[in-house]
Amino acid sequence: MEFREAKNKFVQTWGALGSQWGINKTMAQIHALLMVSPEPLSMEDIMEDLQISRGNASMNLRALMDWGIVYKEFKQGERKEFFTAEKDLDELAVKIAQERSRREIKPALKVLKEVSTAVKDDKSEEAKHFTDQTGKLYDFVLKADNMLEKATEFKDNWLGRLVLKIMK
Amino acid sequence: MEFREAKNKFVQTWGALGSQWGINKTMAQIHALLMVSPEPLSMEDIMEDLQISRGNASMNLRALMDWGIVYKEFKQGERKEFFTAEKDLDELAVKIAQERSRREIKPALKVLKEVSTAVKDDKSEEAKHFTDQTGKLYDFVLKADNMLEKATEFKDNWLGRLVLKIMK
DNA sequence: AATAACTTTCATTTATTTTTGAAAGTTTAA
DNA sequence: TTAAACTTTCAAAAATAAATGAAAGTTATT
Repeated sequence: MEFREAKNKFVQTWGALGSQWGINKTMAQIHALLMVSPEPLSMEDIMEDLQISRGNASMNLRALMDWGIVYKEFKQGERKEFFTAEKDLDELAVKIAQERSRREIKPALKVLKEVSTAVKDDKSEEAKHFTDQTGKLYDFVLKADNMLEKATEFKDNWLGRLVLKIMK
Repeated sequence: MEFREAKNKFVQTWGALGSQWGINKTMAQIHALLMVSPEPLSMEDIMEDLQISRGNASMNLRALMDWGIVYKEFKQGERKEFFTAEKDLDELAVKIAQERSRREIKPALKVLKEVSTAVKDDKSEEAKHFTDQTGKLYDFVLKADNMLEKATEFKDNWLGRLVLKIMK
């Protein structure tokens, strides 16, 4: 396969995967492009490679920087901005986990806690089951969220490395 | 808060969360509704509660059953079908992990393997970096996918329980 | 302080996804 | 076998999300 073709396939696939996970296609594609680019790219470069408008490129680059997985760079003597992706995959995973937790899981937990403790004087079977089930869900999501947090420190400690080795 | 209100808030929140994760809103709402319902619900019940059309209900219930997290039930003497959700949260997590792996991660791995080994005689810096980076990505995703698989067995083995205890 | 080089914003357009509802399909019962 | 009770399908409509591009905004240069 030719390089151009392989790269294109990768970018397309990453974009499609992104949409399945609730990330907009262009955002995922820009990220893919930057991941495999050895040099920082300008907005112009990205627009041309992906055939997208300036506004689209600008907004999605901004979003990627908000996620903390793409950085601005300046080249000396150049006026325009260049962009690079976080290429360390462990670091990338940590950043994504942190952001998803902050943006989505934490707010969900808040609601779960609220609804699981809010229904007080309804003695019906329905209400009892509701309180019970949402309570369990709260505990479960909280535990999962904590594990995610812990997992980000995991690889740095000896026990983690040991477990990974055993599970291999 | 009144039961009706709390339940509604839960269903709405679960639906919104779903869309952020690439799951359609109605599907997530139906699931939420069934999760907190002590009794199986008919399609009619669901349509009425969520104010959705018959077609919509039918298609999303089918999808939920394809994911293996909602089951059909028959009540004796009743002609119509009833539905219940998997209420064991560990079981639910396992099912979701398995399905996402099968539908999304496995195909992505296939492409990653393909593109990371496809570019042969291009000696450019760009091509080298591409092959290197996609190769690393393949390894990383493969490892993550394996860990997900392992995690589903995790709670059943002594080492897993020990680690969870320590990490708590 | 005017101009050039570049980036961001946002109202409008376009594309994608979801929902509807009526027709077709299926199963049970009389 | 016919009809009633129910479910599924799918073309069309509606809702939502994403992309465009030109104007407004910034920052550096002369």
